[in-house]
Amino acid sequence: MVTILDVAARAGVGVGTVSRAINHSPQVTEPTRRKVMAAVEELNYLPNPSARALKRGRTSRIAVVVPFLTQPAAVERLSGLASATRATPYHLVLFAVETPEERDEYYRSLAVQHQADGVVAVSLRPRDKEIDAFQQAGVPLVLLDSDHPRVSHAVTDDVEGGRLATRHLLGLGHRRIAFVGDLTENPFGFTSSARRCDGYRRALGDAGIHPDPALIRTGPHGRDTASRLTMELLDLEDPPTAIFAASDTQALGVLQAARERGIRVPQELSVIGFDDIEVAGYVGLTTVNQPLEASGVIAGELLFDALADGESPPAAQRLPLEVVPRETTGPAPRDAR
Amino acid sequence: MVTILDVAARAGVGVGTVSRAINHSPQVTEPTRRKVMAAVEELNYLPNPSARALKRGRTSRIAVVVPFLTQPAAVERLSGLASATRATPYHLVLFAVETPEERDEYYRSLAVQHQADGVVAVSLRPRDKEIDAFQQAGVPLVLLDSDHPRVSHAVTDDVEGGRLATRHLLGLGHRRIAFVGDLTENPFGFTSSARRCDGYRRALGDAGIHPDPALIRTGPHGRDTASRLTMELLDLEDPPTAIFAASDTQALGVLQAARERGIRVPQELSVIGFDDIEVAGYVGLTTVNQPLEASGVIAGELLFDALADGESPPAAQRLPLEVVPRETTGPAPRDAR
DNA sequence: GGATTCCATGGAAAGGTTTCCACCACCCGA
DNA sequence: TCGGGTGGTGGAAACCTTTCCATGGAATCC
Repeated sequence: MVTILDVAARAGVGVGTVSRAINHSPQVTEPTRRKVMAAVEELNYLPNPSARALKRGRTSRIAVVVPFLTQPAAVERLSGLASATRATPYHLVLFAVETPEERDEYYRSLAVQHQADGVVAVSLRPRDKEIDAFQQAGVPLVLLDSDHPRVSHAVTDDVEGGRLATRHLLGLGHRRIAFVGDLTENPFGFTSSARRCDGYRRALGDAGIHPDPALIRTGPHGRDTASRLTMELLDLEDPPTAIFAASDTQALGVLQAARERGIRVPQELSVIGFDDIEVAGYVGLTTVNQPLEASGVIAGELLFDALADGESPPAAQRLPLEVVPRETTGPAPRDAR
Repeated sequence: MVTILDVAARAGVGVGTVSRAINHSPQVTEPTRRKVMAAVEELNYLPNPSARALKRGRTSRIAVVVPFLTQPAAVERLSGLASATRATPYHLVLFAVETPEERDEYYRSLAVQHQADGVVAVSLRPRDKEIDAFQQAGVPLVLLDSDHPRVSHAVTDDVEGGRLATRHLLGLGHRRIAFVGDLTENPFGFTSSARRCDGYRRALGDAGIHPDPALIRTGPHGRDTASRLTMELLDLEDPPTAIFAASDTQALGVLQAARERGIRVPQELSVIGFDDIEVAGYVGLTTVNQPLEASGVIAGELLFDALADGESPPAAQRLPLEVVPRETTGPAPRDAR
């Protein structure tokens, strides 16, 4: 391994000068810089990142804590983060969480160890104690798809999104509208589904409809669960004419259940999702669009701001939402009006 | 920041003993270990990864070089890698490449700097010189979705896959079968499309059909390009009755073009893709399945083997392929037989 | 019981970089 | 011509850990 000492010897200068030269310090004369750079080229020298990080106290790494990497929404956000990071000296380190234990462990170790200069947590709301730890350690934290008053975050207004989706269905004449979403109490502390449900309730309330508890079904996230919950809804004595799913993945489960039951969409059942993942376009799913990739970019920028400014107040970025009408929603069936 | 010295002071032992205790060295007595661990708990100590990496000469990091993170296939492979990495001390560092320059830079810096203990390169075939650099640096390299005799790799037999896809179409009675794929010469050195085309030619040859150059269209990867190429094919005087697309993404472009032209699939045009990404199932795309996520796991395991063994000969893992018939392929139109 | 061996432990050195401080040479002004 | 200042450069210290070596005490053996 070639070190800075080798370069110094080769260039006939001291190690300090080499360090200053490669770090673009202004107090190196041009001829000296050229000598150093020549030696760097000849020896194919690159500084050792661990030594650098140790001495500087900065790692040039950003940790991304992301649950369920397989989920399309997670991927699109990650991809946005990646493009925000390119052309910066930062690298992205992936912390894929699949169990609540991993979530806790990562939150702990990332604050205490100086493992990364900053952290972006996707969909995982931190506890107050965890935020304390990050602030004490001076490690900036940015939330993507979850929020907290004390931490910078980029989120959609899920309540508003739930309202938009529900209004879309109401506008089509639907009155028996069901909701399929995640469990309110879940081990990871995801909250978006619950908030979307909130918007759904409010929109119904505004329309003078009392939300029917039997039409609100929740279960662990996933297509299959959503499919099962839909079956339950369709088996009701007075089944819904429309279903609002808290995510596109779940909406796909709803569609699957309808297909299996031979129920025509949208003639007999309207379905609206949330997220507008890539698949939604292909299958013609009506959904609420949120700019997933852009939100990754924004989260990255929030983090860079925090890394630059040091102690700045938390910033909140609200992402725009909009209903994208496609082929899975239509007018309520005649007899149901 | 709490260091090993603080722990040593608190526990009333030397730093060496603390280091041995937290690293599970057998030569620490049980009472001493307990004292140390108590101090570790009380101070909430975690060792500094940079210092550790510097001293040990190992970073506990694995670099993943992956082009076009947005592509579904890349994501599924990455996700497989992530699950192979969990329950190991390794973290995944993402190197997203979007330009040929980035590819070159990453290949260079990862070999020279001790940035990661090992590297998994997705879809990017290294040059001989680059392999030399890795071997000289003692950094194991594993290829995923590309191959090289001197490097461990996990690949599908693309030639065979191309053959399978083409045979499927031949078996349905098609004779004028087109190919839509990537440019053979591309700045990243992707080769899978070209190999799949090879299989296509051979299958046609085996069936006594001379491949018509007009039916082979290539362009930069992407849905839109594929769509455009398909338009060209459909505009031919004697258009194909079936199209084999080198990837599902491209197959979606083919389907899009057919839809825009009002051509019924599969009655008037059969379409088969390659990869079997998640979307394929939703849209009913017939395709060649390759175990994407599993291939990520395998690549991870190959790398772990190399990290453990040191100097072991390169291993090659061939992944199984199989045609998944769905709704976009059907018998050739009568008049075309 | 004394000598020897063994083993747990303490502490210094080393790993490669950055940064601070000291030094030297040069320049400018008097 | 000399002194003071300036600015570029060299090199030591420090960042935090692991590991090696030396030490001392206990245990073992004759």
